[in-house]
Amino acid sequence: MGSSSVESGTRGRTRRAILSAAAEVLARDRAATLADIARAAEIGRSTLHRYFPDRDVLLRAAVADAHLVIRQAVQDAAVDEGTPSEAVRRLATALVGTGDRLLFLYGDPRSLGEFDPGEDPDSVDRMVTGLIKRGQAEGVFDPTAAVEWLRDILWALVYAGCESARRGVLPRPGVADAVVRVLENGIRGQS
Amino acid sequence: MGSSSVESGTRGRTRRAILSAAAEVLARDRAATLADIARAAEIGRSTLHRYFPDRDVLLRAAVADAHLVIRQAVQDAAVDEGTPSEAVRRLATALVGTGDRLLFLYGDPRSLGEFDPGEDPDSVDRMVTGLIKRGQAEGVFDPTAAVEWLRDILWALVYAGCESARRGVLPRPGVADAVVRVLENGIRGQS
DNA sequence: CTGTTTCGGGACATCAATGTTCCATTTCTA
DNA sequence: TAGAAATGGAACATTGATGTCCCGAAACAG
Repeated sequence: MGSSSVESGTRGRTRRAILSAAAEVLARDRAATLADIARAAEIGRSTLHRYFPDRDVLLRAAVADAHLVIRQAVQDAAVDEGTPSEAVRRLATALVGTGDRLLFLYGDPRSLGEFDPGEDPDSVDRMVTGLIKRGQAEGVFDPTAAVEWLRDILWALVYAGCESARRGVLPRPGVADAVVRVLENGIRGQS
Repeated sequence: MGSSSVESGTRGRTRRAILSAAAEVLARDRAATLADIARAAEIGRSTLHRYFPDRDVLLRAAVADAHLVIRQAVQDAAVDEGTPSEAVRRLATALVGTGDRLLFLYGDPRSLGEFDPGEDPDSVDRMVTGLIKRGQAEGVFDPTAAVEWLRDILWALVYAGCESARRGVLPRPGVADAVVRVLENGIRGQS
């Protein structure tokens, strides 16, 4: 029958539903139960075990999935093109669009440093830091700050934007704008 | 003997050690075990149960303690005095100084909305948002942005600063400066 | 329509974290 | 130093999450 990458259609849909539900639930409570996740995915707990034998496998898959979605978003942002400012705007928009996946991945200790060996050595980070370095080289971003620090700021603000949107503090559209404005001008008035 | 608030000296010290260890451990792993916390506090697990009957009690106490420490820090920052910029600088410095407590409290779902009834209706938030409003009124902070959003940014950046310091991305002293610089100018170069 | 696949949910065993109790030992304190 | 307070650690019961198995029902594919 199908090679390993050919899902029966039903299986693929169910699998995606589980991974999506996992990100959604775990983003809000890292200690959530497998039963919680199954409920959110609207499937039976036994079905969940059918797809992911144990919790650890599910978590790794969820991390990998979130990572994949985010990497795709970053790639689509075409971070090498245009001015750094434009690129950052596209990047922020794309990242905000990944929603729960980002909240989940960013808030997971597993996401830092514990990638499956043999996997991509974090092309996401390369693309993001690449953009930042380019911006620094062009004098658009503070060249005296450490690249890692600026990267952390970017993630922190995107994260805050997603959270604030989730809580209704910010209107869904406009989150990216708000984040970019802070990145570019801080919180100051238009002095 | 002592009224309820008079700890025997030893008891007070042990209690503080537990709460401090709890914040430290839970800041890094919310699913940490009571045994982990006891180990970090360098006490026996049974001693921990002697001070905090069950996990829930400990968690509430840890949240209350962290909240107290942070409130004290905010108060010490005398946020009503001087220019908003000066006040924000003092505030950021004070918050960064609370370290693990802030990382723990900020990263805990319990910290949002689930305060013990009859407790202070969050004077911390009142002081912080008060400062932000003052800054907006004086045109120093963007008056078109929602107060809650600016507040969230402040916390997110302070949080990021603590995290980056913990990972060695930023030098311990200078974290507050870095945070304030971003708040005031964003990440741009000195144009 | 029929055989196959997938599903839901119950029953059950397992396991790790938790909470309790007890006692010998160490540490305070008067 | 002697009595009191606090501690650590072992032993044990409990509990909730987890993982496994199984079977009747529903969805799907040909």
